[in-house]
Amino acid sequence: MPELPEVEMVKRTITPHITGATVVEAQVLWPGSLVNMTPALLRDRLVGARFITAHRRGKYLGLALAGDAYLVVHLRMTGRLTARPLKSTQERHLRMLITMDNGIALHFVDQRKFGRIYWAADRDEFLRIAQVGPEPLADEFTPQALAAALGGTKMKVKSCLLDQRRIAGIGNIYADESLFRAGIHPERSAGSLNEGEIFRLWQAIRTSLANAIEHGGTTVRDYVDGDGSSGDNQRFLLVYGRAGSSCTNCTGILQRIKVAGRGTVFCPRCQK
DNA sequence: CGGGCCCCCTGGTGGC
DNA sequence: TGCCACCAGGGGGCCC
Repeated sequence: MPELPEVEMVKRTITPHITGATVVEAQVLWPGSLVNMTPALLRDRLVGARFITAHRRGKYLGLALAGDAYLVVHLRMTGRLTARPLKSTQERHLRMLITMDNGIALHFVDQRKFGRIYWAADRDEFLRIAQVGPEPLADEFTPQALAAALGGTKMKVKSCLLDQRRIAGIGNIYADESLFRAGIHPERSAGSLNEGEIFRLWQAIRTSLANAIEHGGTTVRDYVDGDGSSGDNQRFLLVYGRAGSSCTNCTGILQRIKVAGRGTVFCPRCQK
């Protein structure tokens, strides 16, 4: 599942392939991926347009075009965005194909069709589409900012972490990883966390996300970066996908429960 | 306000 | 071997 680290990796790896390239053709094979336009409209707007760079906001990717427009992509569950030479054989689950004058094509592949593509006329519209809470890896994201995001609510802390309007970019994997690192039970009420716990959670979120980026993202199943390479971070996960295995911190066994409708793995001994 | 559920959707898995 | 219920979950919507 592409979360902040994976989308960041896609951004970084795709940028050198698109920067300065002009679109030659834009085909949409599954119109349901498009939110606010038709395949014909997308083609009209993209053909002849030039990519400048790529931005990330939360789990949203914004491909900036000359003239201030953005092609906005959300990978949701199984989306992949890669920049590779045109393939002769038709890729399975290919939903959109953008060919460029540098001989490279952007391939949007999305098995389960949850991914979404938007058009934003300018930067403000991009930010309106990608309207999410503070970026957890930004300098402005202080322990106080986390306290503000979690304070004054009786929501379970895991639900809070998954709420994109409170904090941007955290999904099921990094919510579980962060709560384990901080030693906080996922069902604790967010508003009940004390200052020390908030600080530990703040550190844990930053560490979990930064480590994941260093390891090229987490590939559980579908995720690959813009070059088509899998990530390595799944080898370093402490709890996600490890239910029934022993805790890395004590002798206990990791347990699996449902929180906010999501599979949740935690250590009953380390996370009170 | 917050929890729970459904929907979108496909492929892998496990039971029978 | 086949069939089928069930599960995975990002995000939005709805109900209670």
